Amino acid sequence: MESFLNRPSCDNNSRCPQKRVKLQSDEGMKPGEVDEEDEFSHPVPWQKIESEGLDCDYALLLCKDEADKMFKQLEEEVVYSTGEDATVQVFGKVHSIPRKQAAYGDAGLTYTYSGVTRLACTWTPTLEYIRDVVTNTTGQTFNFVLVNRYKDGQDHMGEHRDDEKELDPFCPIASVSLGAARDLIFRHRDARGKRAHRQIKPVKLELAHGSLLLMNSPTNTFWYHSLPVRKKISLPRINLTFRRILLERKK
DNA sequence: GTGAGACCACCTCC
DNA sequence: CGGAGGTGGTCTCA
Repeated sequence: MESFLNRPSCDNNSRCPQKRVKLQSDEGMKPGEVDEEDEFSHPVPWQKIESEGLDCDYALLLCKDEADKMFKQLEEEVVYSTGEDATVQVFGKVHSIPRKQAAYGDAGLTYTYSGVTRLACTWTPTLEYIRDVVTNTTGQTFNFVLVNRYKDGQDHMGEHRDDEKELDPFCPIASVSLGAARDLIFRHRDARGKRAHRQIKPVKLELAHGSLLLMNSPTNTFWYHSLPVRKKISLPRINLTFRRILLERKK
């Protein structure tokens, strides 16, 4: 198991809020330049996570104080799907999804989850704010965010790829984590199950409060990821996955 | 039209 | 407790 465990929260936290300085992937800023509008973000080094066909970047995007604030605001703003919208059909059986889920994005956007297409709600102020921080940090724009709330370690997400056709294949998916730290497991498609014809180590990553994980192309072509049950965890986690959805659907 | 393979879930077993 | 394997209906795509 290839493991990329977080260091404890950065020791800059006591100085928060502070100015953010240029990061490698920033556009429109010169090295060392301070972004006056993002006074809560702080400069942390990107951690490159690579394997065969896997390409991710990980960083702490928000200091603890701001991550706490974002978590609290999202708890007040986000309205999660209920009833039939909160079920999924797998192997012919209907289940409630083992977490809460909501979709926000530009007007009229739809997304498809396990065969069901739904309309995105319009952005909330906090989701817009975080979206803009991610854009300022990565140079990528997003028109959609999927919100997943895991109430405790019992809530989880099974192994899957984010390979829907409506996603812009070259735009990374930006995953922001708030609340309880949880493990994310990547597994190569050719190394899964009993008939695995290749032996490729899974990649394990702990997603910290306030962190940002960028999943770059072609990660989602070759690697599945899951958020497994962790019975010792009793606190909630909110995950935001920002995406770019193509306006014209392919046929 | 049509067959293979995938499957964001659960359970049981070790 | 955690990870692997089986599931057996429906959909998608070649």
